[in-house]
Amino acid sequence: MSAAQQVGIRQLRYFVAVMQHGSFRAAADAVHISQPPLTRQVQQLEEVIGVRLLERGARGVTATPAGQAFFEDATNILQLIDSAATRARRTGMGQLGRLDVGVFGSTVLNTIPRIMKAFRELYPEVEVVLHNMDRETQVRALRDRRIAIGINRFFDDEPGLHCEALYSERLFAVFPANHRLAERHTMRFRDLANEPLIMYPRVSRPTGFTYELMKIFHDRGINPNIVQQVDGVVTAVALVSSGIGTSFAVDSARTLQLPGIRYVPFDPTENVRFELSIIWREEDDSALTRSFLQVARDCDKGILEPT
Amino acid sequence: MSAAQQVGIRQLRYFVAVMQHGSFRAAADAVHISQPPLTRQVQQLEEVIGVRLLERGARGVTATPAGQAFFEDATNILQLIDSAATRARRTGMGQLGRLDVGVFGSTVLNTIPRIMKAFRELYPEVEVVLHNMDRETQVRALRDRRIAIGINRFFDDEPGLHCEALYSERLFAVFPANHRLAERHTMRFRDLANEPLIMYPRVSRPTGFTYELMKIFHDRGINPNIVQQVDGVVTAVALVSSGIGTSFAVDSARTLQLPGIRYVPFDPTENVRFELSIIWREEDDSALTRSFLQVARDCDKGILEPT
DNA sequence: GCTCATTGATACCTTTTCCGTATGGCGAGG
DNA sequence: CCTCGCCATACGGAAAAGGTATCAATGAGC
Repeated sequence: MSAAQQVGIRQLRYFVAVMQHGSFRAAADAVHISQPPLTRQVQQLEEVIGVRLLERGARGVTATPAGQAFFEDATNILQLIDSAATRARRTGMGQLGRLDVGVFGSTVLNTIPRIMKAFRELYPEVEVVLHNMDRETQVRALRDRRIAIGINRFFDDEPGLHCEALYSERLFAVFPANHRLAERHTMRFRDLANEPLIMYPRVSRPTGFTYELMKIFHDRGINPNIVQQVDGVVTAVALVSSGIGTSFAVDSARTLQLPGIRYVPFDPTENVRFELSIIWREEDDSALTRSFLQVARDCDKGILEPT
Repeated sequence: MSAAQQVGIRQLRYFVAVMQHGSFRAAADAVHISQPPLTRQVQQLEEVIGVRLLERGARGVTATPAGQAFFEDATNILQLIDSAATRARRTGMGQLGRLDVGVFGSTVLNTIPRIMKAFRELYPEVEVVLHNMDRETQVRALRDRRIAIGINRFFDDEPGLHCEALYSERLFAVFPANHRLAERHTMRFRDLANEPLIMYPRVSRPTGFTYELMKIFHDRGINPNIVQQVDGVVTAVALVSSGIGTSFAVDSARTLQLPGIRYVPFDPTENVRFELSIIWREEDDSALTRSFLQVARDCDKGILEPT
């Protein structure tokens, strides 16, 4: 039978009071009870622990070595209980804790840093952990509760999960600086019919950035000339920079500035926009998740068409 | 009115039991009471703290984020109460105390035994318990009061903790006996530019022995040829002994004598020294801790440059 | 050295808290 | 739709904690 099963917090508080005031009587006043019950509680504490903690004298009490040792621990424990309660309270209010967020691709270049910055200012004591994972992994991780938030493009409707578009972005063509189209002000897809194209990410399932782009070309009766597939926007832009071909990027990816790179927007009449969405569990009513969603919404409220 | 005045230990124990068993019913059996009182105790706990800790479902309970946070603290507190009682008991008996010390790596080879010996002569009745733990674990354990003293290299400034350098040591290169440099009297880092090197401990964070050594090489424009990373000085020296390559050791690690091992000091003009530091809680006014610190200081006072 | 004031311990009763049995409500699974 | 399992509520009894009165012990002051 461990001692924790019999030691009570009142006993700890009373003992600490006696130590701090040097006498039972003064301690009794301090904790607002009369002196006899206080005496009994300390006696019981000593009995449970099995060692004498105080030496009683006519002019007050003095601590035994055991009492001194126990006093240090007891004050510490009382403090810990207090701070544990505070921590739990603050965690419940979403001011404290840890939030796991799944991110992917070009979102880490611009959107995520902006949201992170805004969130940290409001909730500096919340640890936000970013996990790079693709869309399917994000959905699975949400279901498994390994993450609370996912940020990506093109979420299908998923049962049990709630999805919301944060904002939509224009599409840009990415050219090497010496390309004949690099100085154009707007692009049309037709212009790229015979250009060597670099696509990403590697197509696996019929979803994603590559798939959406392919559909756009096919809708317009164009058979795109794909010369290279890479795994992400960074690699793609790097290849463009070395002159291998042309690629695509959304607005927020333009943060990426490599030498000899030109971003040319598509003509608005082409009517292609890519939405960035945020996804979370419907039944997740954690204050942290809600706060993060709100910050993400507010953060991108004004961001519509940066040039 | 602080929470510690209303939270009871029974409530903590009951809550922990519910968390561990995943349901009120199972927990009620575990703590040998019936289910209704257990329900009420947890309700009262939630009321006092002011935050919902558990989500009740038809198939058991799940923790809210606040509940998860509080669970960690609660288990810790219960353990502390237990160990506080034990400590007081043992302090009351002849063992006038117990001192937990966190140590790491090569300190156990020479420094620690020397301090232990000196301390035991002065305080034979004190039980000194050594815990092998790395630097971050030491800092956490100090905060949690699971240890009172930490001994390690390269402590950063930590709030609430006080750190003091015990002494600094020279660095040695460790060669197999048949190595062409093994009979040199002093080394320079340049001499090791192309040697196969064995480093330790495995680099995880940008601190520690490996990191410091790498910095020294890079400062001198040398790209070290690391052929192997191991977890400690003992393994490293063992590998040197088997002829795989060259490694490093501080002065006190030379206690380690394996067959076919040569220690060659670095030239003083290289100006590399490694400090061994001792760390403790600032507000720790326990006589035991103070005594140990004093012994550690005195013990290494004369030890400056053993050859 | 005696008295007296002060402190902690004991006895006894009251109040509060806590536990147990019985029962109700609610959601999951057949 | 019904049953089963789980949690919540209600109420009576047991146990623990607190209050008042009083005693024993010890040191201060005369």
